[in-house]
Amino acid sequence: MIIRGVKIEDSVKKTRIEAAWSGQAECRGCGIRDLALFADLKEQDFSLIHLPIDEIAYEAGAVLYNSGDDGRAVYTVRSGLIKLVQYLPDGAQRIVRLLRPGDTLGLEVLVGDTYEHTAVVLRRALTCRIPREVVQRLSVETPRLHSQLMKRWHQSVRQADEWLTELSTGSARARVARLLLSQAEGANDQACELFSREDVGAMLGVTTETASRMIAEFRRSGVLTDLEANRYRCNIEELRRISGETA
Amino acid sequence: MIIRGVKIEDSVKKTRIEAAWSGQAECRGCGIRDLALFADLKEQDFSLIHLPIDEIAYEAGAVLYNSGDDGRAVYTVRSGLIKLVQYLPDGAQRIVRLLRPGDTLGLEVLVGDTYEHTAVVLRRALTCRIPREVVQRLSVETPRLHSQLMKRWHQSVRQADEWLTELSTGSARARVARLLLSQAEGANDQACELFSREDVGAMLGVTTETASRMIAEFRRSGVLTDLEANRYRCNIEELRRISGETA
DNA sequence: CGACCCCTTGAGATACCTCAAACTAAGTGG
DNA sequence: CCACTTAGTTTGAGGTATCTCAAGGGGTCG
Repeated sequence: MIIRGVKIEDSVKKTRIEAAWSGQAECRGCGIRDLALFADLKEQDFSLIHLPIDEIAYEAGAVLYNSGDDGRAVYTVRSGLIKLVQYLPDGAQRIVRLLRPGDTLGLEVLVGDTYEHTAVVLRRALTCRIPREVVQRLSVETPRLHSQLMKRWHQSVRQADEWLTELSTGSARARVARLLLSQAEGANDQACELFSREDVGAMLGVTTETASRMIAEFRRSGVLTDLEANRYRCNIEELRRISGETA
Repeated sequence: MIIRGVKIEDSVKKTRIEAAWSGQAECRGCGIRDLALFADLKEQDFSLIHLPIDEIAYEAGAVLYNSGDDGRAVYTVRSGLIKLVQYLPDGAQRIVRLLRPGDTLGLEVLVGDTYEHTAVVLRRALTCRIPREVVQRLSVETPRLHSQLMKRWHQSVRQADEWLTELSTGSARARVARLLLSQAEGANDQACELFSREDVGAMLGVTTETASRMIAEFRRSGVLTDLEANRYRCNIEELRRISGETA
């Protein structure tokens, strides 16, 4: 909506600028608006946006926010891929959700004051940072946002439940297969981009080595065929079969 | 609000009447209203309730609704304990959440048309069945319900995430310990009521036998002391230690 | 080129699963 | 009232999937 200053944040890694103000967040003409939080807004509603909405680009590895941080904004994903991480008491990490274009993250700040996960960019992403006051104001003024909000919450719950039943249940083989399937179904062809083995492990609740072994095994058996680094063409049929294997 | 006809539903088991209309759902004077969905409603809001709200009592084992059922109502739990079950493609079941007094279930029907879980009563429960039209109407008319709804959604997401990180991560020992802790913290003393071993297994993503073994082991080692059938006094200190054990 | 990071692979340990049997508690019916 | 069922829990023994620890290989970047 309104242009705003540059945002720089650095991640754990060395690389310096991983997040930067990117372009004008012009919600009305947004290319993915039908996907996004403001999908149903009408012309008149936009006048209620009284605070700037920043459009921010992040490089892989960048951190949008940390668990426990004071939360002042929700984010809409325009492009790229973001992981939500939760840290266990013993320091291990578990990835609880992935966010794709159209998804919203940080909704918890509409109810509480802090973020409840750490949000890390997996693949270079473009996001819109919406001050929570904007959402709060809109959501009381117009039932249209209201209903979108409910859909977002619902979506989060559904994804969380699926994550548990599909990616955290059954053998490691089956879990990896299901992860691949869930990745593949987004893509047009059977191409499927994967993540670091460590991330795969953290998503499935298995060790890095096990994740690596399963993927290596799939490649050897021809279920996966290399395309580029970490991109494979997958035999959907076979993956379906494997994902249904007992235990 | 308004008294309504008797409701009878039977479960898989033999017992006949497991659910029955129970009493007058008089929301204004509800004993647990400060906990419930209508917590923030003001006097004027109640006039917007145009459909009857039934108060229904269920015996253990009763089913509130099945996954895929047409959904026309959300439920508030007044007392007792309810599990949300999701069935896996291979027929196995996984328990994804537990609902206690004050919790709301079936929120998904405010967004979609069907229930997404099977809701089964674990301990005899009293619920209020609120037609979704009532919630939908109130939620556009008053920001007070609106905000409660958001809290409910948020609560569901948080519980789902905790379920994943605490009850589906780490060794079976640690998982059982965490389950016991989560049960104990509700109780005043260190008493803690457990579930069938099968349910414990379905909550933690382990087999019935493993669940049984862990609990039996805790009893032998004195971490748990028998009180009555399936009720134990637990050594919180020890459980904390075990729940943090690596691997 | 060397340093570093990540992926892969190996070998041994072990936690968990599977199958099966014994045990318990609570009905059910003679 | 006592045998007899029935359902759930416990326990055992053996197999196996996954973890752990450790080393080797292939990129990338300075």
